[in-house]
Amino acid sequence: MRDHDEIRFDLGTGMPDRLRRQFSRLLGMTAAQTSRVSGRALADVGARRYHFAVLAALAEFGPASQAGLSDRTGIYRSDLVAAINELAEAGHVRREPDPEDKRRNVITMTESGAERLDELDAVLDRAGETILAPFSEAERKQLFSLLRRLDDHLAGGA
Amino acid sequence: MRDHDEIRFDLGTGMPDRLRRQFSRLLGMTAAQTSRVSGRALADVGARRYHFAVLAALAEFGPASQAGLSDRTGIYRSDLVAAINELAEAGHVRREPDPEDKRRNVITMTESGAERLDELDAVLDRAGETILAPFSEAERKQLFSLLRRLDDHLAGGA
DNA sequence: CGTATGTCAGACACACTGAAATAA
DNA sequence: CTTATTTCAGTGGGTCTGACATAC
Repeated sequence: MRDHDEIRFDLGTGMPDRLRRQFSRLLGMTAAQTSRVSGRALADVGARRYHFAVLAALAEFGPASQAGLSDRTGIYRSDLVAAINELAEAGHVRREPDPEDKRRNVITMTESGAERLDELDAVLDRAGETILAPFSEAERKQLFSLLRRLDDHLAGGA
Repeated sequence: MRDHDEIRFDLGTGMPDRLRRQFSRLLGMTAAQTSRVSGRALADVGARRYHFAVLAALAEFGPASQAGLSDRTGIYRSDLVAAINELAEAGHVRREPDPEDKRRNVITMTESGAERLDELDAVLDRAGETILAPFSEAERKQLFSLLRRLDDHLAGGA
């Protein structure tokens, strides 16, 4: 087997039992692989996850401060700075000082940003289909529901 | 809300729909939180995931080369170097040149390493119980089974 | 005054790549 | 000559912390 082989993820039967039983490891590995698939799909069009999250929030809730975007996307305020820099440089959002509160910026999505969001949405949908290919509708719902519950449990301060 | 609040993960009702529907995001967030819980539990005893994986592989399969450990744990060979450095410095493993193949090192778990593995196993079990607290046995099995299938699907080169 | 905002400048674990030296 | 092993030196996105100036 070559180094950096395509199928290096298939540990197959050689994986230690203690590792196979570890829930956090299983979840972590599937998440890493899932994130690799969708992350590369985004990278192929020059985007990152943060871009999609910010654009989605702006599309749904309209212009917002960076703190507001942080609350809605879960992205740290410090990390939003770079994400918005990138989106603004590409013309997908505008960053303007808020006249009503001079600490704030108002972030507004542009036409180009709306188109970009549609593009990224399509890219992620296609990636999601690839990822979930082996599952039926019922199974997808089940998986979603279980993960959502887990997420709520942990987000609620577990 | 203070900066770096404890419950900053609870986006609640303010999260954009497009984000909530994204499977890879849901999986990514739950994995991040799960990994945070178990990662901090490990950090509290001065360990990392890689340590546990290496020790588990050594316990189950006996002494091995670093390449062998890489195959069994999925850890890159380049990353194993540091992990084994750390384990060796703590006395949990020994790294010795293989007399039969002078390219290789033979990594052997020590007594202290076996104890360390038990410790980390207990730590991770406790963390796992916290994480999966809201789920019944049947639900845990279901979640495991779905994730395992997803993992197999993606590991198989999706 | 204390608190909120945006920004910078890092840290961290983990995943990943490329190349070198050595030995098979 | 080609392949395998170890190691080093990086990159990368994502998560996270701390501090700062500014403004409320």
